[in-house]
Amino acid sequence: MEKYLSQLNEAQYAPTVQVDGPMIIIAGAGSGKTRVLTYRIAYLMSKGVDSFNILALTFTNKAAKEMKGRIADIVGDGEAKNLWMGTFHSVFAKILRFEGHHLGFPSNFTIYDTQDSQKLMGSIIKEMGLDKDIYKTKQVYSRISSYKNNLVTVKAYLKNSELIEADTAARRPRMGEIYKNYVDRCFKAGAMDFDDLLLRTNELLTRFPNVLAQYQNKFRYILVDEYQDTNHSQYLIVRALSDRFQNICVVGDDAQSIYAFRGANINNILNFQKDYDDVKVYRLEQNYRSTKNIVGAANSVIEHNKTKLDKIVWTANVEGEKVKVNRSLTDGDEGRFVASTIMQNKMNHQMPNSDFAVLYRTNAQSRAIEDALRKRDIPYQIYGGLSFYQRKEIKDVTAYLRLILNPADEEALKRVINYPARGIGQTTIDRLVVAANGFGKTIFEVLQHIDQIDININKGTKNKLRDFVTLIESYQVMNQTANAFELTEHVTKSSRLIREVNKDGTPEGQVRLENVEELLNGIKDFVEGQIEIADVGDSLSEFLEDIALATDLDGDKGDPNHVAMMTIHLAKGLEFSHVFVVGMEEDLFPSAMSMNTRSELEEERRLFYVALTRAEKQAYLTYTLSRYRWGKLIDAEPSRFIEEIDDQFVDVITPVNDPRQNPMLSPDIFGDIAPDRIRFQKPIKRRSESNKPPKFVAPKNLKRVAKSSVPDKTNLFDGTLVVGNFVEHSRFGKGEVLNIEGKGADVKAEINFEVGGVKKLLLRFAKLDVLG
DNA sequence: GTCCTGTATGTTTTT
DNA sequence: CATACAGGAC
Repeated sequence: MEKYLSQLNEAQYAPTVQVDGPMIIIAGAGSGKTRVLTYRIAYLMSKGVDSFNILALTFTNKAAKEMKGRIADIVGDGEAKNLWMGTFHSVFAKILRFEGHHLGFPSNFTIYDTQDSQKLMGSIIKEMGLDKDIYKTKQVYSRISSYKNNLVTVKAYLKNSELIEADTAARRPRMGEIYKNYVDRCFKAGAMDFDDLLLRTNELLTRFPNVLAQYQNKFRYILVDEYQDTNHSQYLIVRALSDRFQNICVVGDDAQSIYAFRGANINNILNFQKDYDDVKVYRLEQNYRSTKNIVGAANSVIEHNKTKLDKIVWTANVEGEKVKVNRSLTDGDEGRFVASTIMQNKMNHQMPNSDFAVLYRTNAQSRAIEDALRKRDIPYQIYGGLSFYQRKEIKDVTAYLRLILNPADEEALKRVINYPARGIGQTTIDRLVVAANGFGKTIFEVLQHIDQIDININKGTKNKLRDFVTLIESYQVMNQTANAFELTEHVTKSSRLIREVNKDGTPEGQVRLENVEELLNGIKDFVEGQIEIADVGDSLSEFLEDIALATDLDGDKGDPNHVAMMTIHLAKGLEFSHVFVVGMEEDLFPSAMSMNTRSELEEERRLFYVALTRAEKQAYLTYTLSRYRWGKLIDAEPSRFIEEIDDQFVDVITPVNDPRQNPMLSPDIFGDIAPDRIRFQKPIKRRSESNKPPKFVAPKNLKRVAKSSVPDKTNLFDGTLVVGNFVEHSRFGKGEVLNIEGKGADVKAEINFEVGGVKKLLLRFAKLDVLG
């Protein structure tokens, strides 16, 4: 332990070794907070704290897994695996599986993803005969989501005249009814949405003091990472659990709070000191990640925000290059600038692809960048966006599995009752829903008793419905004995789903078929992994939970040498040598939807701060004069955030062959802009000379740092498997890696095995030994 | 009940 | 520009 502690600087050391009591660590970007958290947990254990008594809540499951791995390196595998670590959602989903029966939920409750929730919301709006242009599904969903995140239950809503008035004013007087119906339907379906996982946990802890006491007693030491992004619901859970022992350590950076749109409340971190007695406050202000220019630029930007904690981030790193600002004519040119700049850096400085990241405000921006990188043969990976498990064919398969496990699951049932087509149409489904609501039964129960019920459905259709019930029931029987893989394989074949997916024989159909096969491989590996862990519960339900709560950065193991592309939100916590922030334009960043209030704008600015501070050595900001949006070319003007950076940290560069000056040299005609032909230009004109931020000055009392102190690196793209590797798989034996593709949780390898030939495996689950 | 085609409608950000 | 959904033809 000593050897690890000696790696810390003074500011990091103090919170690491404080065992008891409430504490908050205000950790600036790149200040080594992950290291502090990791070592602190190891330190607690070295001081005799039982690993079973520690709860650590992280922002992604990936972060939890990594931290656990590092702790295991220090204290050993056996101890580390007893730690409770994960996201709020995954940790409390687990607890609700044990305790949900108190609230009337089965242990195998379904987790509805956003899509499921919105579909249910849509059908409720339709059933109620409401105008779908006023009650827009998405808006209704996000409204109800925010009620839940603020612990406004249906009951509380109906008593809250302020909310009711607001909704009425928005021409939606029946929100309360929708809310109630939605909650009832979820309950009846044995389903919880993402927000329920937190809301129901609160309900559990409030209504059942003995359960609360049990978990207070269990989690004597609680650590919360990214505390600035907790919402009210999460805040209350943490408060409740830590109330008895008050051993609560929260870590965060108010300047990096970027999730207000999903309910995060920055006041949680700003007011932490008021919530507990004798709170120790620690500050990590030395940045180990970035150059002076980047830190200075980021600081000068965040100065424009009014709401913030007192903190001065500084660095002892080199001056480095200034932040470079580039203007392009169109988004296509912007992409080409990114691609050629990457190319240039690779050639001049022998940099690997993985040193670069392209960050953007919206997922839609990825297309133009992608095209440019592909043209230059630069390997890239897009993170986020539509994930594997959200694809239609995959959701269809998992809907069957959900229904087998939980026949009450309404959304799963509606998804598969007529897929593959069995002659059960919308009219029939509507009648079934009406009947189910009328009888207070689930749709599946209505189906099971279709003969005894007076329902306006003709004989032929009833037969089809009976066949469907028989089919599902036969699967349920099989589930008693078969494992999840055998079951799923049987389901996809016998339901004719696998045939349906590729019936048109198109390349797209082929891809869908391959996706289903990959899912099967994934389940197989998951099942085998479970067997090794021994006597864990039901493999099927565990698999489904894993899928439901997977995040796009989880389980990344792909070929690491690629340029990373993702939204800024997804990039939080990551770092890259060179970072491009593209689309630095008004209405895009800051987003047009977020400029109505000061606090929205400040969140956008924090987002920009996050983007800048991802860079270690070089940040590029790019904007265009016009950009395709909704298929139309629209004019754009540079983002106000560019001007907000203090001049001394910025270089404005623009290609010599700017098409506006020489249309004949348009990159559209001659390909890429020659990367070496750039020159410095006058800075872009300032919109206002007033309101300049104060200059960034590093504090004089720089503390001496132990020389062993090195930046705390978290490289998520540090995969082990590359093309050409030889591997061994528990089932298929030895094989050679032919290709690695996909992103985030979906990274898969194409491997040519001795047994069974070429297979695609999801690396998230595949159990592979690398032979070399 | 199913399938196809046209049009309307929308883009922040995600567990 | 994509996708989603409604409405019409079979």
